[in-house]
Order: sequence, then C-alpha cells, then structure tokens
Amino acid sequence: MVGQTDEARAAIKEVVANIPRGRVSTYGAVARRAGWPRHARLVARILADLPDSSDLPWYRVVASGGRIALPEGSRARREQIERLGEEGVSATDGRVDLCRFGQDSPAGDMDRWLWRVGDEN
DNA sequence: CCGATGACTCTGC
DNA sequence: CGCAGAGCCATCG
Repeated sequence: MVGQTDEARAAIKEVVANIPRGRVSTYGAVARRAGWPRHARLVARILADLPDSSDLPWYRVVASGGRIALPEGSRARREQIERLGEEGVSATDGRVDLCRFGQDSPAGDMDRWLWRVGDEN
C-alpha cells in the first residue's frame, strides 16, 4: 500500500542525492526533476525530516533565487552555509549565485575558472 | 471535512 | 528590496 507520496519521496531523495558537489538546486527544481512539479513544499518537508544520520546532501538545496531557506540564526542555517563553503559554494548575504553554482547553470564551470572560486590557487 | 502549518514560489505594488 | 496575497500541497488536529 505504497501511496503516491511515497513514490514522490523516493524520487525526490534520489534527485537530491544526485546534485553534484559544489553545485546547488532549488526546491522547485528538485520537485520538477523528480517528476512531481508543484511539490516544492514536499521537498522541504522531506529534507526537514531527514535524520542526522542521512547521507543526503540536503544543504545543496536552496530556495528560489538562491536564497537560503532556513531561518536566520538557526543552527541548521549556519551548518548549511558552512558545508556549502567547504565545497566552494559561497553564500553571500544568505544567498548563493545560481548563475555560478546552480546545477543547471552552463556558465558554472567556466565561471569557476574565471573567478577562481573554491580554490585560492 | 475543515482549518492551520510549513526548509515553497510567483506576481504585484 | 521588502511586504502582502494567492496558489500550491502533504500533514495534522
């Protein structure tokens, strides 16, 4: 008796698991890529319920426009920003530049090269 | 069934 | 840029 949402959950988790290191995606994009458009909120719910033991790169998921969705001052928010920074994704003013780090941004890699993002060199 | 609640998103002012 | 409104959707009481 596996409901639809269970399928959606599995699909969504996989999409999140596939966001490459150093890249980010958004709730809406994840939902759509998983085949469940208009389910951004479900994505958020799933990530919120993840056990600490989970391996899913939940921190690579941000809100539309690259904004960090987690409440300011929250522990999780700091952790997300820190973990992103560890893989070269800079979060300025609580938001990341999707043109450079968005999973679907073709300019991403070239930009990293131009700006030397993620490694002082 | 109804109303309230979110790690949401878009539009309009 | 910020704020309000409206849509959207699974959950919960």
